[in-house]
Amino acid sequence: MIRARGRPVPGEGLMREDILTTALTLLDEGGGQGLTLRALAARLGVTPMSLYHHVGDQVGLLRALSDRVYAEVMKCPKCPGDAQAEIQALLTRFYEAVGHHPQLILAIFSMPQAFSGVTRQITDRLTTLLTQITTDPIIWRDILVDHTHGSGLALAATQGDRMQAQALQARYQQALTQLLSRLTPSSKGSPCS
Amino acid sequence: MIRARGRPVPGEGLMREDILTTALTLLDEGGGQGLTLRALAARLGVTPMSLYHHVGDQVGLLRALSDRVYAEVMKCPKCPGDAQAEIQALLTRFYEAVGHHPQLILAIFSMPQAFSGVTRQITDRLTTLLTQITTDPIIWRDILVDHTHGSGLALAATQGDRMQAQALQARYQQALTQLLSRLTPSSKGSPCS
DNA sequence: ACCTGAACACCGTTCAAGT
DNA sequence: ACCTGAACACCGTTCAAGT
Repeated sequence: MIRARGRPVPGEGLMREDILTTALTLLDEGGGQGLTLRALAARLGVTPMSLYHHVGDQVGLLRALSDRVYAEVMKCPKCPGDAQAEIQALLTRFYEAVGHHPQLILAIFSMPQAFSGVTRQITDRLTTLLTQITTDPIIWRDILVDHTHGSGLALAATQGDRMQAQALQARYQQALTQLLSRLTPSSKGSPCS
Repeated sequence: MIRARGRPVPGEGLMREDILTTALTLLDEGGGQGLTLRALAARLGVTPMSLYHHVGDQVGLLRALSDRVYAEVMKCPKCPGDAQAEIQALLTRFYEAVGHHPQLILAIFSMPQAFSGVTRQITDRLTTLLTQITTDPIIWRDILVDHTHGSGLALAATQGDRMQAQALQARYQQALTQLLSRLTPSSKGSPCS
């Protein structure tokens, strides 16, 4: 698509949401090396520098993508009174979000300034929940978060092999259940979502 | 250092080990973006294409680095009869190796073809050991490997902050102990190294 | 406010040529 | 066998200029 020069009419210009959507497409298609500012601009029919007005530089773009992709994780049912169920739901959603764009978590780790506010919110919520069911909330937060990150990166390393990715996803669920059952041996019931 | 043209006298040419050592220096200095074939060649006083004769392309370089850095992990005491102690020693050594060059594990993940044979040997050995002490060796291998990878990447994300890195390393030890004690509740004794 | 072209300082990799 | 220069097709980012 070729755009007119000069000031665009409102809503017709290069919109932030368009940029992010196209960026995610590029990330999923190109196996990690595919998302560059220049390729993104080309796909949008725009010069690379145009992007700087909407998302800033590379870090800004990644941070915006992180916010958008992981935002839904926090829209998790609250399960009052059943902390373990909420932890399981929270981590499952996070892992699902990671799995939907496996290259994103890798891109973020290779540019740690891009860790967004949302990722902090997730770990904070997790810590709060863990405080209710264990005397070592920090250690278990580390275990659960690092394990989820590691599993997510394993997913990215499959490089689009659907079969392999599916096997890894099934194993993550088993591992999570195993871990949570070890956390509170006297557990009962399942996640409430 | 300026090198003579033409065929070098034996031992004086550009040696593989020199390349790998300098590459690790660049990786540690440059915070991850520092290791490029061109920068590496410049540091060695050589043209970029010269490297292709010794380590191949980027994947070849990373694979060679992976082999070199993680090779020592397998030189682990064998602890016959005490699988849990050997697991703890093996993972501790792996995490230490990762922590010595935190950017390497990140670089490898962003180029999964670079996973070297040594990393496979480590997970294989781990699986064998787990078979001796749990009925779910695959799940626990996933948990332990992914957790170690995730922790290693968290280390890379500190970007040279020594204080923070030290705190993470201490927490990894606690987490590992916690996990292994949950694996076999009836455990006794400590690692034999 | 938003988009542009030109420029700068980089990349990995291939190829044909030198010794 | 090993190293070279030149070339190709890329990068991110800054700057000054257009509307």
